Amino acid sequence: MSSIRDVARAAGVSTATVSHVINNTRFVSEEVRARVLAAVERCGYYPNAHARSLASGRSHTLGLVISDIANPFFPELVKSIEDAAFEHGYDVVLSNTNYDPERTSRYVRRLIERKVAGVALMTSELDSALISEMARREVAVVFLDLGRPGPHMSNLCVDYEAGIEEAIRHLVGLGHRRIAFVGGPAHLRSAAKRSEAFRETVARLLPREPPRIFRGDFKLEGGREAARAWLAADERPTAVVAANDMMALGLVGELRAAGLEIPRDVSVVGFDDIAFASLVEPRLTTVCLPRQELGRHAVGALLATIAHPEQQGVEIKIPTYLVARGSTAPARGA
Amino acid sequence: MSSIRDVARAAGVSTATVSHVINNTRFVSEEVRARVLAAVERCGYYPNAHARSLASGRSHTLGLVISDIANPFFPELVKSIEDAAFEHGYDVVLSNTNYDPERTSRYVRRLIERKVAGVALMTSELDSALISEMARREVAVVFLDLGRPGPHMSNLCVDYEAGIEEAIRHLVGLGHRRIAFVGGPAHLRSAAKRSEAFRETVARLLPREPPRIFRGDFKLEGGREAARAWLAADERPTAVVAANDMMALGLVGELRAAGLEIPRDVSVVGFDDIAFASLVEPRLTTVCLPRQELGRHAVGALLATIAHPEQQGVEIKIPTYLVARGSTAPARGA
DNA sequence: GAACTGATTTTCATCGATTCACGATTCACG
DNA sequence: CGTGAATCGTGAATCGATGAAAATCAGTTC
Repeated sequence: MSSIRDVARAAGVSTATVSHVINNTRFVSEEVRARVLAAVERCGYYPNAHARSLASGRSHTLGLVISDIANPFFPELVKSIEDAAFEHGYDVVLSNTNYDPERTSRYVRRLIERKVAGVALMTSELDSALISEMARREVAVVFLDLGRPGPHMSNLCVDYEAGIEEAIRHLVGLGHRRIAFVGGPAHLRSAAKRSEAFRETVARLLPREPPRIFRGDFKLEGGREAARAWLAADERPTAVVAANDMMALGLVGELRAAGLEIPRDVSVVGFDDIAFASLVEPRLTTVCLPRQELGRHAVGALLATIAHPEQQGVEIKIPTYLVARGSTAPARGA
Repeated sequence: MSSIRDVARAAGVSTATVSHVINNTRFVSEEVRARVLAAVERCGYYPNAHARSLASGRSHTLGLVISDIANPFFPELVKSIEDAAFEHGYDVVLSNTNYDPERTSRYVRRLIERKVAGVALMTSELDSALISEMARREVAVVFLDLGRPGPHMSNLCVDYEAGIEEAIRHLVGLGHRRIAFVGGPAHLRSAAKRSEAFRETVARLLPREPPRIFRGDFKLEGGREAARAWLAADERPTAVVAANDMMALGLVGELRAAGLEIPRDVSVVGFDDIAFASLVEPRLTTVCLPRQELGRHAVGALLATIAHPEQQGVEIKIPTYLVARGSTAPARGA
């Protein structure tokens, strides 16, 4: 395949000039520029990205590390990140960790070897050794719900509290008092934050009510289990908030299978607002965690620290808000 | 950051020896090897992937081009490709075309510049110029449902006929005779193939029945529209096969909204078997297009032509099969 | 002790760009 | 018409690895 040298020879100029024409990195006279471009065309020349990155030290690649692309939360996030990256001329290397810390660190290592300009770490399978390794290499990093920002490192901080408070106020407004929560796996930071937000808000808004919490797994089955626990309870809650939509859907399915009607018998609120939340019957009332915004800010933060490495990383608050649909209704007898 | 030269100096050997130790590409005495590894550790050395690819001409990267990661068909495909690639030490650059041919060709160009070892083109926004460009560059390519295999190019050919025939036989077995089809956008190759398979199979199995075909868009709305068309029909079909699950779900939703019961009043069969097909009520009977298999074979074909570029690409048939669930039942009065 | 062997290791050209320091032209202006 | 500055190009070092060919060395053999 033809290299920059071939093009230079064909155009009768030096490789430096060809480089400048291609990258617009210095003024080149109209005449020479035209000759070079013609030669590029004639040779079918494609610059070699590896040679380019090696020489310039820059790579125009971002790493995107997520836990599981098959989890309906992620595709839209990936899409928005990919979109923003494409717009700015960056390619995205996708790393799917399958929730495996070992695999995560192998991936991060590879991304470093690749000299990616930045990494979006949208997962929590991270140990601190890995993080300090990235710090040492001065890779731009953006985390999701993890630690404080630092040099080269920004953090997206989802405002779980706001959405959950909105959800609870919504239910209280509908006359609900006995409100339960289906939490996620304890080792996931985002699950812990959601649970904490629920606990705190109920304590504040309904001080006489005890916290009613079911332990879940962020999957359909966790919701089903919670439904069975609900059915077995002495004093059944009249409303349930699930820490994510998958569990909310599992819950709804199992309750209906038991002959109950949603929202007549129980009101259900989910979290995330995955695509299918609005497609099932009844359409799920849920707290939206805006993925496009997440993605846009993630790329924005990366590009900012790539452009100004000396500046401190930032903390970006991502709002969440309630989307009221058909799975919530006034409490019976209220 | 430390380079191979620093490591060599630290270990008191040449760079070649370091390289050989790291890549296991030639015998190195135990003593020297240990010294090198210690130096690698001490320097915190990470090989530079660009320098490596430039020197060796190999890149250990695959490009994955898909239409829309937010379309529920793709995440599982991406996941299986990513899995297989990871296992073989390859990274995946994700290219989401948003069904835009212009964007597709820019992406493919970038992948070529990156000197990716292979590209999986799981989309149909491709013009022949692009394909011949890839052929000229001798990139390994695997297509989905596109053209014949050739040098460096393999093709995954989904056996739509088998699954659709199975679906129709299933319905006929349940006593259905008036069976309709909701097709996809005419410009998509895979949509055309599904429609053709339906038409052909009905003509063969139910020669007296006219083909009943609704035009759809592969999205929920297309299914809803088909439902309205169904409601308006003189002689309503007793069963509907949709070209994909999204339309099947839209159809079911709209029919139920109109007061009909599925499968009592109409049997519905989808296609693809996306995750939500088995999560909705009634659980959707559908033709499964096995994504894991697709992904595994895609990577397999790429690695094979990377390893043996002189061999002709292959054509791989991907089976499809019916998964009978709750959305189909005996025809009324049958 | 010279010549030969086999086992290891080193030297150095190379991959294909970028970019710096410098050289050649051109131009404005007093 | 000479001069300094601005403009436009070039040559060559450089990035960090790989890998073919040459070099080194210890141990045999004659």
